[in-house]
Amino acid sequence: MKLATWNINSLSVRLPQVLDWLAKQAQTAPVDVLALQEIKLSDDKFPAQAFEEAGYHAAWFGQKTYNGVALVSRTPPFDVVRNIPGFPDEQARVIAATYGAGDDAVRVIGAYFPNGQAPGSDKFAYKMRWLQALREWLASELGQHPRLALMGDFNITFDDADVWDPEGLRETIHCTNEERAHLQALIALGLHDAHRLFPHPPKTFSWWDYRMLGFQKNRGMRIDHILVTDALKARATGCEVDRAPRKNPQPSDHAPVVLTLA
DNA sequence: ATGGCCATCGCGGATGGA
Repeated sequence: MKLATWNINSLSVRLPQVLDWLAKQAQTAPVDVLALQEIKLSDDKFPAQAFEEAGYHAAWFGQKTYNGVALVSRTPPFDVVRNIPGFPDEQARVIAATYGAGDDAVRVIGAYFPNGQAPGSDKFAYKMRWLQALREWLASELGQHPRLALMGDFNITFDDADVWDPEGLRETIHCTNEERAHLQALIALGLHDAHRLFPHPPKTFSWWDYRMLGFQKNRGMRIDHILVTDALKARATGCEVDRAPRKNPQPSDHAPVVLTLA
């Protein structure tokens, strides 16, 4: 089984890249659930038919111009939840669904965490409120779903190993202790960073700034994560960032992350 | 040293991203 997450920074621009990537993945093993972020589409513009023709189901939660998330899957989604229950939000950032049934059921939460702009800003305060609400809801989801994966663009680094210039970016957005404490609080609910279950070269990142030849110089951060429960950790066989799509013409600034499970 | 890109809306240039 394969789970993947990719911030594609506009699905209208990069739908062909997503379909190509899914087809390429399928040459080894097909992706079972792909979480997309920043689709930047209203619900009526979602290309459901294109995914259907490629053999995938989809559940989506769109928004015009900004944000927007989707789950693309080989089997149909059940019990779909949009955004965080009990946390009214104008911004479309979360979609959850269950795949399979009974002892095989896997709960997937796809999320586009707020950017936060800068510590001290209104957007940072919103990010903190959002993280608190996510944690409270996640606790109840974990009570119901032993096999659960939370994946998406977290807009938070775990620690300095996830940052190309940890000293220069100390306490800047994505790298503050306050954000990292929230991320650890999610982990403390009983989740594991799938990436860190396996060895990786130093400076393995998932996002690179479009400017300053960021990708070519590997000036990036690891802010796209897949978090799994004990039951899924036990089945995990690999977790990789696929840098290939970042080399496409007109790439997203993020690369997909893929978790493979037995 | 600074900011250097990209998408959106909409048709210039502001806003947001990270």
